[in-house]
Amino acid sequence: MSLEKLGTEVRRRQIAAAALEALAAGGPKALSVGAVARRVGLVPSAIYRHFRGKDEMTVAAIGLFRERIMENIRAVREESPDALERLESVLNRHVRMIRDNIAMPRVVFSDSLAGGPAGAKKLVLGNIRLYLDGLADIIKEGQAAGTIRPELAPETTAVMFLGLIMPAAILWHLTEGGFDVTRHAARAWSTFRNAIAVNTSSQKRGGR
Amino acid sequence: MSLEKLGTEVRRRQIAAAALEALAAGGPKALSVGAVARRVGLVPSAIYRHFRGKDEMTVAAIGLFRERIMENIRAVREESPDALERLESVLNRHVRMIRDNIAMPRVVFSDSLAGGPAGAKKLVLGNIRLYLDGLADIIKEGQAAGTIRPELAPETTAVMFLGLIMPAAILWHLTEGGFDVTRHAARAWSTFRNAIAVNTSSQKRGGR
DNA sequence: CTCCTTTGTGAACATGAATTCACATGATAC
DNA sequence: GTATCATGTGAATTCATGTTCACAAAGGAG
Repeated sequence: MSLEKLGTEVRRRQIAAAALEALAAGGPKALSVGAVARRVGLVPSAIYRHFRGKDEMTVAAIGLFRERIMENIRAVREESPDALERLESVLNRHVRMIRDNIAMPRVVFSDSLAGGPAGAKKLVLGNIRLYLDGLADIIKEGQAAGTIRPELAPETTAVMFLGLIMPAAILWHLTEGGFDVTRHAARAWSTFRNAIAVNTSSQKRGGR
Repeated sequence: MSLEKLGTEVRRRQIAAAALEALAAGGPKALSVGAVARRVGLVPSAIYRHFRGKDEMTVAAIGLFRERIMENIRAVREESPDALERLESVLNRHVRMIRDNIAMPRVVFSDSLAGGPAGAKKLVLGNIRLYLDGLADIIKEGQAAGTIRPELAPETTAVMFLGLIMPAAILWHLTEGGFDVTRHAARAWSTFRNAIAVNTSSQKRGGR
């Protein structure tokens, strides 16, 4: 097959990436040692040169995923100083990720890994927590800057933000692309923005 | 084991229920013929007296789930004529379902079934569609009655409503009950309600 | 060039889960 | 009460997948 031999560091990355793709494309069932190996152009047993077993491979895939998603959030921080614009940008990036990868919904939103390795569940949870923290930070800064309503709980708002995308992502891949994620995101954002932004006109109604 | 023999109709229901529970408790991995059989107090091969195979069993479980969830929505319609109150009630029922079953997130929100039988994916999609339609109907009625903002797209709003619960459900079972779903639902609802309710005070700002 | 380590290969092995089948046993009609 | 059919059982079969192992080949060090 592939005549070349590569260093184990390179291979580990390749394999982790392939595993993530496999997971994205076919769900947990497609995350088999054989399938991943074939993606990289290797034979199943070769995987064991670079990983202790399937579990370690899965963990590596989740780790790679975290890198990508956090990079996503980090980049947004540099785009704009305004919290609302940042959130909108995150949302748009999500939409793009959904249309490219489909990995996001499968990894973060799904329970795919729950039945997998013991640590996977905690890792996924860790990813989500990190991500939510990132969102919550943006929100807090927005509140400090006076653009986001101060009476909102940042954590709750972050989870709600996640809720703007999650169902859309599920629908997208359940309909195999038939659901218009972009349109949904645009409309939902419009409503959500109104809900969390400080009113520009001269009003100050209470939260409830 | 179980000395009694039951009619196949009764058994089918029992098995479907057990399958749903198994799915709820342990995810797709736990949805094995053997595990389900054990739950009912049968031996694996006995399942084949009532179902053609695992796929048909899975489909039955999804069907049973649809019954339950739609019953949930139907009941709310009788509780109150007001759209907002109905939505709040649906939300509360969801919270309760999450804490009892955990079946909901696993079935509706997850891709668990994607790798399963060919038809399962479409069935799950059908369930979600039905559910969203039910929500959208409530929203439309609210708009007609003048309690929900008319400029909102009912479908988008229904999906957003789903987004109030979905991430919370995932977090709930990822943290094994550590995430406070009730509190999140209460807070998120407060914000969401403000976003979709017609302002009672004398204002009429545009949607965007 | 030669040696030695690392990486890749194919076959073999283990395991778990779905499915089938011959047989047993409960329920039911006559 | 007996015959019959539906339901339940346990063993056997098949299949997919994770994993191990002995061997081959690439690539660098000397």
